[in-house]
Amino acid sequence: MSKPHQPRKHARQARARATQEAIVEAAARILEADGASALTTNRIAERAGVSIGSLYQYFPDKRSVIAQLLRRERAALLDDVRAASDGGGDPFAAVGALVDAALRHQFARPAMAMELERVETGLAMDNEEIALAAAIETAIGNILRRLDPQADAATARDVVAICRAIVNTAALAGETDPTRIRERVLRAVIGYLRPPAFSIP
Amino acid sequence: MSKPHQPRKHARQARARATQEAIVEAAARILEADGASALTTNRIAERAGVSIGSLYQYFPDKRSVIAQLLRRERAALLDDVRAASDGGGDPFAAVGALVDAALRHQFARPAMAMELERVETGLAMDNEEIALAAAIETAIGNILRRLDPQADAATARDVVAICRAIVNTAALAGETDPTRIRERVLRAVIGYLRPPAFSIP
DNA sequence: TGCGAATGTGAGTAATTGCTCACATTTTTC
DNA sequence: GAAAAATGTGAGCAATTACTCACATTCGCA
Repeated sequence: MSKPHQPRKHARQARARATQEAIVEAAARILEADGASALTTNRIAERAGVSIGSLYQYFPDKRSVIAQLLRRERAALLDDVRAASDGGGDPFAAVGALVDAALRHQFARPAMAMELERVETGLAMDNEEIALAAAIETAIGNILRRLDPQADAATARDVVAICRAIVNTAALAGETDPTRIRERVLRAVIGYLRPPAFSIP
Repeated sequence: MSKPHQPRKHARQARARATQEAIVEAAARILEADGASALTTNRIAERAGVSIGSLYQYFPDKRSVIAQLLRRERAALLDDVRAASDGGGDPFAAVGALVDAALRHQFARPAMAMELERVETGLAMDNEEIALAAAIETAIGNILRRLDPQADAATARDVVAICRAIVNTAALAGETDPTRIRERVLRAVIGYLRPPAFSIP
């Protein structure tokens, strides 16, 4: 009873790492251009310029390809959010930087971000994904508490949801001006937090 | 060249109408309980207690089943929103009623609403669906303009998006208290609109 | 009661999908 | 440079899917 096919857990050569990344990016591009329903394993391999067999050397199944793409995107967001958190002392500026990070993340490739969200729902989160989500929530919470000391986990979740919702809706409606969207997102978030130091002119 | 199979466009007997409704409700229940990936035509028919052949007598294809469910839900929302619009003269109360309508609509069967949204993205809207969406947008715009005379289509879209986002996020996180969610949604919407008459105590 | 129309049935089909495996090619190692 | 390890290949399989069709059952109505 020999195992004829032991998928590579770790890529040891640079070539293999390039293949792995090409596969993940191919998935991203398919989501972006053709949507979640077009995301088949054979299509991913074709778009990545590799054979279907190669795909299954580095990913045990389809969902792990999506999971890796999700990790890639979330890790980038976490970096961005932490950078915003390290900014100056002004709480309003910090929230502004947070919204900028969210907007960059969601609006850089809006169709991809939206389709990825759609696909994500059907996926159970693995431990790494849970840790990443928790870290993002914590980092955002730290920023929000500068404006509203009572901000909790639900507050952080709501803020993320508001950012996503407005950006996605705008992208769907064909809006292309980030400045205008930024203004609306910021208005919603600040309004939602309703900080004591904030008053209407 | 005879057509061996002419799908019924209109149900002429009550029995047929019941079958049609059972099919749509079966789709709703599958979405609610098992998610979009479980929504197969055979499963819909089974859950509805009819044969797969009967399903295809009243619906030309799978997407039209989903489209009908979508119409059912949207029409109910439109009624609710219009009722909110007909309410008293207080603009704040009107927006509150609007949020209530949205919350009822989204929170009555949260999982179903979410999965239906997921499925919707992959569907092109037909003319009836477009008209329904436009009517909802108009009705919401009418309410919002009482608070903010400059509210336009983008404003209405954003408000709907904010409502959905917060409710969905809350439902995903396992929240069950509508009052608490309502308070947050209202805060976000009012804050987003930032009406002149509104000031922080 | 009987007849045509309306409604209901479900095994079967063609297409698609995730995935495997026996094998070829390239790189590393000695 | 040769063996071994790592990487790459793609035809094809098993499972699933949306959908069809030849036929059975029930209803409306004389």
